[in-house]
Formats: sequence, C-alpha cells, structure tokens
Amino acid sequence: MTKIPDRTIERLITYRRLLQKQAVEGVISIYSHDLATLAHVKPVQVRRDLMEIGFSGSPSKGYGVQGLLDYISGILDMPGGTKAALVGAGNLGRALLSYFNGRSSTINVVAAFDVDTNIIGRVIAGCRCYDIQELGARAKEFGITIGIVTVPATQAQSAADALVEAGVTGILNFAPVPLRIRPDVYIVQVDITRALEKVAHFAKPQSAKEV
Amino acid sequence: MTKIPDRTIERLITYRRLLQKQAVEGVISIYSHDLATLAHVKPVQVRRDLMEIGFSGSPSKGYGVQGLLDYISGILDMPGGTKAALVGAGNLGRALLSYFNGRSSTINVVAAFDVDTNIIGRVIAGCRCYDIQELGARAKEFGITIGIVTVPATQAQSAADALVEAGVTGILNFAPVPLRIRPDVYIVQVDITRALEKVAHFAKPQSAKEV
DNA sequence: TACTGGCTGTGAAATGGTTAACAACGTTAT
DNA sequence: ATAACGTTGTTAACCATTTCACAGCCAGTA
Repeated sequence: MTKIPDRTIERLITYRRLLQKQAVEGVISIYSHDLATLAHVKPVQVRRDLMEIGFSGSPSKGYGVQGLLDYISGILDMPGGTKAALVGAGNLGRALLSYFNGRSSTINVVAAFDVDTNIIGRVIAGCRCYDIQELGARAKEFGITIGIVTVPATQAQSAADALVEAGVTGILNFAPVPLRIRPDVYIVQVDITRALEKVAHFAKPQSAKEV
Repeated sequence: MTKIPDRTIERLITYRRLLQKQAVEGVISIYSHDLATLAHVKPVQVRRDLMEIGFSGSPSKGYGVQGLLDYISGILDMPGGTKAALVGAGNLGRALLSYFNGRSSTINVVAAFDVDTNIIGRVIAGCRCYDIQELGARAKEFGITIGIVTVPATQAQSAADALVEAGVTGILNFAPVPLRIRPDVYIVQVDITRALEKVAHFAKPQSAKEV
C-alpha cells in the first residue's frame, strides 16, 4: 500500500469516531453523503479517502458501518495497543492525563514524568508520576513508544531528547517551540497559544471586510 | 490588502514569537535564512510570507527585528486587545485558563462559565467563574469577542450556540466534535485526541515500511 | 569607480490536495 | 426482464500552497 496522506489520516480518525457513535445507535450501513455531513466534508472527499485505503462500499447500500470501523482501526492502530509517556505533570499535563485516560482503548498513557519532587510519586488518573531520570528504564519496562511533552518551553527540547533517547518513535508536543529531532521520529505540534491567536485574528471585524 | 492565507497567518504567529525572543536578546536585524531555521521552514517561505503582508527588508541587512515585530502585530492583533470567555471550567478548562493567562498581552481570558454550582463563584487564575446563564450579560459587560469551548462533547454544540448568541465572532473548540455554526463565526478546532491518535499511527513501525 | 558576494523580491514551475464529472453497478419497481 | 434511480469508484480538472530559479539591489573592496 502506498503512503496515506497526512490529511487523510486525520479524516479517518474523525470518521472512526463518528462511526463508533453510529454503530452504538444501531446504524448498519451509511452513505458517503451522510458520513460527509457528520464530518463536515464533501461526499466525494469521503469516497476518495475510502478509495485511498482500499475500502469498498456497495451502490444502494453504502458502506458497512462495522466493517469500515474495523478496517479503519486496522490501519490506524498498533496491534496490541500503544503505550505513551507524559513528560511534565504540571497543570496542563495533569489535565491531559485525565482527559486521555479511558478515552481510547488502544492508546494508554501509562506513566508520567517530572522533575518536581512534590509531584513525583503521586498518582494522577491511575498513572504514577516518576522522576524524569527514570524515563529510560520505565520506557523499557512499560513498552512505551510515544511521548507527550507538556513542559515549559525552555525545557521542551531536552524533554524531547530524553524521550527519543528512551526509544519513542512519536512525540506529541504541547510546548510552543518547534522541536529539532531525528527525522524518523514523528512529531505532532499542538500549539494552543497559536490556535488562540489565530482565532483572535480571524475574529477581527477587519479580516472579513479588509480594504 | 487581499486576504492573507490561513497558513501564512499561522507562520506569522510563529515568527512573532521567535522574533520577540530575538528582540530581548538584542538582535537588531535578521536574515530570512536565520528566521527560517528558527521556525523550521525554508528561507523562501519566510520571504514569501513577508512579501504577502508587504514588509520589506534590505539586502545585506535582512529584516529589522523590531519593525517586523510591530508590523506583524499590527496585522494579527485587534487594536485594544481581545477579550475571551472560557466555557467549561473542568480539568482541561482550568488548566487552559492558567496556561493562557499572562502569556499574551493582547488576548485576555476575562471570564469563565460553567453549569456546575461547585465551580461557579470560584476564581481561577484571576478569572471568575460565572453561571452559564449569565453568558450573554457578562459578554456585553466585558466586551468579549471570542470563546473557548472546553465542555464535554455532548454539550459542545449548545455551548457554541450560546457563545454565538452572546455575540462572539470566533471560537476555539477543544471538544472532539465538528461544530455547526454560522459561517461568519470563525472556528478553530483543536482536537487533542485526534492529535494523539495521529502520533500513534505515524509512530507505527509499519507506517514507514508499509507493504 | 567598477566589481564581487550575498541577500531580497518575485514570476514561473512543481507539488499536494480538493472538487467536478461521469462511467459502472446494484437495487427496486414496473 | 428490463428500465430507472441513486450510489460508488475513478479520472481529470482545478485550486492552493510550496519551491525553484533568477533578476535586482545594496554594501563592501580594490
């Protein structure tokens, strides 16, 4: 199979979430048109995405919900699940721990790490917080493959370096700093300050009717 | 001025952040090459972005740091600053309140709203939490123009509707649900669960050497 | 002054992603 | 059985964005 584009993967994740809801509501099959409406995209986009991954529907029936769900999960998920580590158990880190935990059955945040001795040893959302020094050892122990960075900007690069050193192959970075990392480690930057500033800009009255 | 592309705005926000750091370090002027390195983009991308907004540098001197900073801020910021409301003062909402507060001088989260009577009345990061019923009144009182949605998925749509009703022109949505809103209200979706799943997918060993 | 080097500014090409348009097909109704 | 309908699968056109390639310019140098 050729490489699936980044944007398509994002939409597949959205489709899966919507399909899960449809499945529990007892929907057996769904048209590209309906899935598109739910996902806020055009029907042809849905059909193209499913073509991309090689999933076929049938005319007059649409796509089988359960079949499509399993098919997408087969593409997205790591068999056996994914174990993640969170580095930086401050306000944001702890909130994300609670947020992520139990939301996905296939991705589990199994350990948190920090430098603050007040936090080390605590258990947050069923997840123990260790000294950052132990990252390498615990990563091996738990089989951690991805890392979540929620430290202050000044420490983001070294946190990322430590994660790479510990063998992770993907990093979710919440610090507002572009990370410099080996190209074989996949990075997703979630820049919430930038997102807020973006909203502020486009919400300006001018941006709609600029001269 | 013609409309500035979405992606360009995102980069301008990044440039500004990097330039601020350079400015305090005493850097007077900077080449597209250097700014590009800091932002993890190509030099030509920087030059094209600055061309897009009509800012000129000089050969052999590069771009004036302070001048560029002011120029970008003039484009991005609302004169007089932007007031935001946060709806949903749960774990994530409270963490974001602390995170945003004091980070930007031009965007202030001035009020939080929730339905939980245990939370209403509390002050988090210098920001009082009101009953969601008061949203309309407080929005006018404080001059709120953008909203941040951090409620559970099931209530995201109604929270967004309430914000639009209260007159906001932009929404930053953290709930994993595509919002259906008037097209003149600008929405930025920050889907952290999707971001995590995306990392998990691309961190799969297979995704590099798929059959 | 005339020359050189390295930078900016920008038309043009390339790339990546989205949308239009339509052929092929299964289901239903006649 | 077959015609009509509405859907899928897909090619080709389209659009936005990025990148290339190079002209124009400014400072420094002989």
